[in-house]
Amino acid sequence: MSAPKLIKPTESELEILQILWSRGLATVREVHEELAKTKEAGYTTTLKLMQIMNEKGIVKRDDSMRTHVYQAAVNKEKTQKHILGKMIDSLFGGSPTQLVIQALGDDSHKASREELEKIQQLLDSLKK
Amino acid sequence: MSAPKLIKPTESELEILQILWSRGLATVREVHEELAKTKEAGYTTTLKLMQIMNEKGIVKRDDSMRTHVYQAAVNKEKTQKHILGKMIDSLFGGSPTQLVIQALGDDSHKASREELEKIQQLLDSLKK
DNA sequence: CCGAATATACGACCTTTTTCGTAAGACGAA
DNA sequence: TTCGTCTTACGAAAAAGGTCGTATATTCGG
Repeated sequence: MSAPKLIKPTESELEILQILWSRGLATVREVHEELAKTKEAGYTTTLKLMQIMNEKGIVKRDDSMRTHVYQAAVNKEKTQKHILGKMIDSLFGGSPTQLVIQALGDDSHKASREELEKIQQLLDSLKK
Repeated sequence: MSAPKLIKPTESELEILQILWSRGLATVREVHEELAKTKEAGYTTTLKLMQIMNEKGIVKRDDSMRTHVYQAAVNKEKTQKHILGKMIDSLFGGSPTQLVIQALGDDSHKASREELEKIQQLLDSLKK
């Protein structure tokens, strides 16, 4: 129960995980406030979601105090890679290049010049 | 009903779409056989799925004959981009760069030198 | 001590997705 | 023609995800 071997967070769970990954520790209230910036949802909805994630082992919580404190229980990079790997296989015929090309060509998520530079550096190091 | 501007195929629908994208035209039976190689599902399940996809406008079908012939009604690249966009938002905090870095760094899906060149070219054109 | 604010627990419900049983029509071989 | 097979249509229900109302407990200011 504590070591989720194969985890597949849902969309909503992913949103919460992102917040936990960036904050480290957070209460339901904090997560909910953050969530509320871009989404419309009731407090108990967020609470319920996080309770379920706790049962699934996706997050851990310290409930020694009245206000429970949560943190992610799954590794960010691992989770990203896992989901990405599935997508590469299922949507891009196993070719990460195709995925990268589509991602960079996405007009609604334009990469900044600095980001392009970062990718360039990674590319350079891969070329060697 | 006929022009799906923004559609988000479900997991199952994606599996079917991939088959249709690679075959061009296919009957329910053909799709189902292909599906059965990796998945366990009844024939009518596949049928129903494809009927629903037809209603949604995700696929088109020629029902002038007893055995209907289906084909994808959504563009492959557009669909890939759309799903990727969602993923960038939900998993990479809106940064395609992070996604690209994870994708390129995936050891189980190594990019060839040739592919790296292709990415380099795209990168060059984006830099201008 | 009292009441407002805030926390968790829990169950109900709604929607979407997925699955399948069954019916009815068409086809083809014997 | 008659029977088994294949096809689509349809409806129902299971499964999954997300939403929220409400009950109950705790905390804290006054």
